[in-house]
Amino acid sequence: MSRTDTIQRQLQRHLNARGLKRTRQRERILTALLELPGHVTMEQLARHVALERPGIGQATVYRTVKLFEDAGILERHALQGAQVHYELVTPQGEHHDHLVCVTCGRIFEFSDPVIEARQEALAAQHGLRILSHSHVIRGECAQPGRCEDCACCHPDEGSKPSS
Amino acid sequence: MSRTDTIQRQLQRHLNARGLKRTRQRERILTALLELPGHVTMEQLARHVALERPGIGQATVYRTVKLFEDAGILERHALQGAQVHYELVTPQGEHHDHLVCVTCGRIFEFSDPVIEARQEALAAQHGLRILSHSHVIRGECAQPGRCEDCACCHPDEGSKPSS
DNA sequence: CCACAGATGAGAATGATTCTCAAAATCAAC
DNA sequence: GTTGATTTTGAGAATCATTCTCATCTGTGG
Repeated sequence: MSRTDTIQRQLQRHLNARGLKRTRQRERILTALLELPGHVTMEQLARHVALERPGIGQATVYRTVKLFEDAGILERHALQGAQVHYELVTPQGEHHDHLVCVTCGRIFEFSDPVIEARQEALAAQHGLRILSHSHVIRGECAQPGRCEDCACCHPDEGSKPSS
Repeated sequence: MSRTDTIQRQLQRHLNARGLKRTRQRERILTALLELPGHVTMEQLARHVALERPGIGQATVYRTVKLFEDAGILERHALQGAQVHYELVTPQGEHHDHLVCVTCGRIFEFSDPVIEARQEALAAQHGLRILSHSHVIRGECAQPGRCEDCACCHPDEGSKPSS
């Protein structure tokens, strides 16, 4: 079963369970999320949505994003200062955290069983059951110039792609 | 040397280094932070500041908080959704992360060398040098009713203190 | 005491998000 | 396919935290 199918099915389950409706706007916003790569901001999402259906209002995008979060198909990450990023969950439901380069904005994902285990232990020590967590590591290139492709190491190559 | 002295000295160093001034407002805001316990929100801080000096404007509190962050004596944490918390750094400069009970709002601090070490390794794998990180674990009481003091386990005790 | 850079307060401006409400769309039942 | 109850939508207003503007005031070094 494809990623799209899995997500569609999970959304439908959520809608059915609450008597909510499957609308053109929600379809379009989900399609936009599937079309866009990994992490998107509200602004990027709204812009992409508008390519096909310019009529969809701001409020609807916000409402729908929240609906998708409730349905468990979208995750919200506070990676940078005020910037909130959204990301469709993987069909397997695996969790991952983020490593962000503050200079060029690249985002890496990581998933570390050692850290996950320590988190569980720490929560248990305080009598809590974990509901969610966010773990963001911010850094900068350790050896500027060494990277193959990032903007902070190669500031001049933006205008002249591989000439 | 006391915590207060250490922080005062570090602030003074920052002010001197940039030709900035030691004003009554800044003194008052620092005092308020020293008087308040661990984690405060902007709102709590502004309210406490106003107890002594009602004339201090909102903008000044924001500007001063930012100044203190620059000076390295105050840390900002995005613990809950939109709520930002501030906390004076410890004189020893040790880092810690947070465990939050989403039901009653209690905040626990933790510091785990195993997690710290894994973070370093992960950043290195991606060619980054860590500048900062935020790690927040959100949970709820695993055994409601067992806690001694928290609001979510003892919802009825708020109005009648130990009668 | 002076002068000048820096700081302040009040309120306006901003930016992201949420709310309001009348009109439109969905969907199950007929 | 029509109906009707219910949910959703779009537009703009409202909200909230934060930042900006600018005239005025203050701290500091001379």
